[in-house]
Amino acid sequence: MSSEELASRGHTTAAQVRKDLSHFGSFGKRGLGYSVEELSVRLRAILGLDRVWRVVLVGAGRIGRALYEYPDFKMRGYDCVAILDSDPEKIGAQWGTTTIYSSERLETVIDELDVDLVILAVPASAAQEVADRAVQAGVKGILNFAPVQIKVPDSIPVEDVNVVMELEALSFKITWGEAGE
Amino acid sequence: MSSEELASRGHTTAAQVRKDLSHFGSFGKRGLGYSVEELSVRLRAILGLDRVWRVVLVGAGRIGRALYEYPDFKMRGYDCVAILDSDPEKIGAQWGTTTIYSSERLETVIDELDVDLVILAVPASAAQEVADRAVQAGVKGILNFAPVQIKVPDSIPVEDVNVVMELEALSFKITWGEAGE
DNA sequence: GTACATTTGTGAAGATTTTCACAAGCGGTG
DNA sequence: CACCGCTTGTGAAAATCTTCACAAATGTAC
Repeated sequence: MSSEELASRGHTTAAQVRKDLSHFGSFGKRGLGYSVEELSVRLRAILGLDRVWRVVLVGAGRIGRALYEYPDFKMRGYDCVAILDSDPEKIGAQWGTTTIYSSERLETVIDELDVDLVILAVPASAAQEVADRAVQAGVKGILNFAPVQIKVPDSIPVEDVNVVMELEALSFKITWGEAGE
Repeated sequence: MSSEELASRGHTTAAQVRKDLSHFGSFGKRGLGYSVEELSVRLRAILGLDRVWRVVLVGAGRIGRALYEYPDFKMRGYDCVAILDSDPEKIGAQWGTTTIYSSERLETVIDELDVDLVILAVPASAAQEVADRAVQAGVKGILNFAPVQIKVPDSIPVEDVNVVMELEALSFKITWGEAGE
């Protein structure tokens, strides 16, 4: 597949595709393009997806549930090794084969189950505290669904998912006419 | 509040804050900084949030439900005027005060209820078709939860929410050490 | 084996974004 | 009212990102 075709599928340009890929090595063959199979393997390695990532889900509300049920989640190599919640009503409940434990166990779970990532699906008011404890316990990254900017050491990457912000970005683009993606 | 403080809260620099804001006008007072109250009003206007946006939710699965229940959604001025699904089992069911209708009604709903935005919470396989129909029916923007790149005319803005991609971004940053947010 | 139609990888050019740095403006103080 | 400490708004400089354009490489045709 040529950089031209990759570009058209990915909303970008051929030159951009080539520059980006060349940054990680020289995967293409001149005159032919890129082997999709090889690209897939190489990109997986680059993205760090050639392994299983151990995840703990904090917050067993609707967002947590939707995520837990999301089939791609497991399929893409993310293994939810524990679910925690602070609500005594929810503790002890089962989702599939996974039991919900008390959030108090956060440190124990991260340490004993060798957790890599924490998914924060808790209310905004609880997010910072959980994040602090998770970082302290040695977690390597955080996916934050809480609508607050959490503060962590620079060495810990955080990704934010904030649907309202996405809607606001849409509203902005519609209001001021400049479309595009 | 000074640009310095705004910057530290927003993970950016003071100069950046000033440049960005100055792009839309001159909101600050020299020697004093920015009035939080005024900034809030002005930014709302800039983002197009000083109105209600009428939204139709397509896909009454777990993601749709989580979104529908998300309190900030209504509070920030997004009004879900209809819920659609293609599953006959779900059609007719009620979520709160809203009834789920057949996806076949998409065009009618968009037209008659004067819908601005479509939220695509359908499986990947259905996303493109729903998007096409929504655009045809005159929708102004799309929030896409389906894990595919949908194609729409350049004039229609699309925002994608893809949790697996966020996790992959985390994996990448952890694997290659360069943290930051 | 040579000519040919492709397509990569990449320096150089061009465009955009970010940072710097400072004149101009603001309110307070004596 | 003149001075002072602070902070904005903004051109100019620096840094970064994107596009251009082309030599080098690859397979195919004859």
